[in-house]
Amino acid sequence: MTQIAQSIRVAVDIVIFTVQDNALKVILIRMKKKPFTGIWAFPGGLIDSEESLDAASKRELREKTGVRSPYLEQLYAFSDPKRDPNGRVISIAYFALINSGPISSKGTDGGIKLITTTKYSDIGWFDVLKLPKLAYDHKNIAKYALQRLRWKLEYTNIAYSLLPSRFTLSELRRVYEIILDRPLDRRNFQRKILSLKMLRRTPKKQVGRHRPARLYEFKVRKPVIIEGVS
Amino acid sequence: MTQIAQSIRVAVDIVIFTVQDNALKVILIRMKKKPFTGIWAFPGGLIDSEESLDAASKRELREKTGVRSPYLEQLYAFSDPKRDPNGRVISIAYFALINSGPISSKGTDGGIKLITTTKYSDIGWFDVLKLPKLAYDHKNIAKYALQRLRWKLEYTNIAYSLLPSRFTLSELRRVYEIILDRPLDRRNFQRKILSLKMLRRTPKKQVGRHRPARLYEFKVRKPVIIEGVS
DNA sequence: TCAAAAGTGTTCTGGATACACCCATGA
DNA sequence: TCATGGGTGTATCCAGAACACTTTTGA
Repeated sequence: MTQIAQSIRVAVDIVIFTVQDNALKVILIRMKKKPFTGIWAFPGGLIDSEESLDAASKRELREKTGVRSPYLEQLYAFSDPKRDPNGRVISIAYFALINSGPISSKGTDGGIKLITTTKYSDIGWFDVLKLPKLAYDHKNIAKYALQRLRWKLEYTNIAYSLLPSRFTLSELRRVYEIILDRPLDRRNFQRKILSLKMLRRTPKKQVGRHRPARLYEFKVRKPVIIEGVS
Repeated sequence: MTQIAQSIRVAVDIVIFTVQDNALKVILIRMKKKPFTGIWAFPGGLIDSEESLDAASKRELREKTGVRSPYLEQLYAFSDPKRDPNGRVISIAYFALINSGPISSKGTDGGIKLITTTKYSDIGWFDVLKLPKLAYDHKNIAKYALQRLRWKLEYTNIAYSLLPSRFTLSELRRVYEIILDRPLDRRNFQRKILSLKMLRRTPKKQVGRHRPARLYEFKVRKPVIIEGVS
């Protein structure tokens, strides 16, 4: 291995997903730095010398949202030498899932307060299906992240990280429908999800306008790969 | 983003798979550098300043095997600050698939000549199920690579890169059995693989000791994700 | 003529899909 | 009493798994 120091910097970029106002949303920041002034991008930054990539992305997430224990997963390393006009930067993309409060509440930020820094001129939630023009190769990252999220949803229990501790099956199904962007049959979804044995019925019932729905909770609130998904 | 130069170096490590002598094998090199003198590791090295990770791993593969157009895929970025005792190095793992010649030939290197460099004391093929002690976090890489390969085999056509242009269904099935490490029913495998419509019958037949088998070829010899795999 | 592998079925089962009926609640 | 969503059940279809019989070759 060559001993000459490489002049390569390493960064992480995070696609922070949440389900809010009947849409799948991500956090974008508005850049100040040229040549992307005014353009939106995923939050990110260089990693510290003694920090792993996981730690760096966790830190980045905490700085922007205050959330400390999200679902977090490495996506892909983007490394085109020309991807950053300001020098050689390799970016490792991550995606995170956070629960931003009531699922179909209107016009709420769901308790998550986004934190602006002086490095950016703005920060906000954007519908993944209606993203603005993005800086760098972040359009690729978005595509990749959505693909991975949809894929993971089918064969893991990661949905727990988008929901409060207790929820109805309709709320859970709604999360699936929003992420997969297609309707799911209520009855078939219920049978399928319950057959996976990853939910526990609680004695409680929803309070609401119609017939009260039973509340469920995840047996395990950490990533588990579902067995027996063909 | 901090403008202070990070003292982080970036490397790629490649898990080069082939099917040979009825086993799934990978290339390992024997290290000279302390503290891993004499220990085996996956081939790899620092990337050049103006080189993408894909290009770096392709170069590494070419240097070790002479192979120029393998199947190549990024696996994961390993970034524990303590993973390399000689300094901060982030390694992006790749896996490659190459065809090393006749599938069940005995004691052959299948036409692929492994190239030793002065940086290493030895190079060779190892059965993935019987790996020696590995340097760094390469045991993790091995586990990850095998998992990804098995996964990909089920829902893509990547098997083409392990086979010659024409092959019998038995040879193809053998490749699947070796990689998945379990027997597959001959008749069910045949029906399944033909239903995917990714193979083309050729008029040719195998020469051999028993009833001649029909030879098939892949319609497309580049990565394709198989539709309709549930 | 016989061993070995190739070619071509059939049956069974479980999961996915499509769809129907009745129940509990608030307005 | 009625609109709205909740709870539960049934018929159908298809893919996957288990398994059998016949054919073609070389020795």
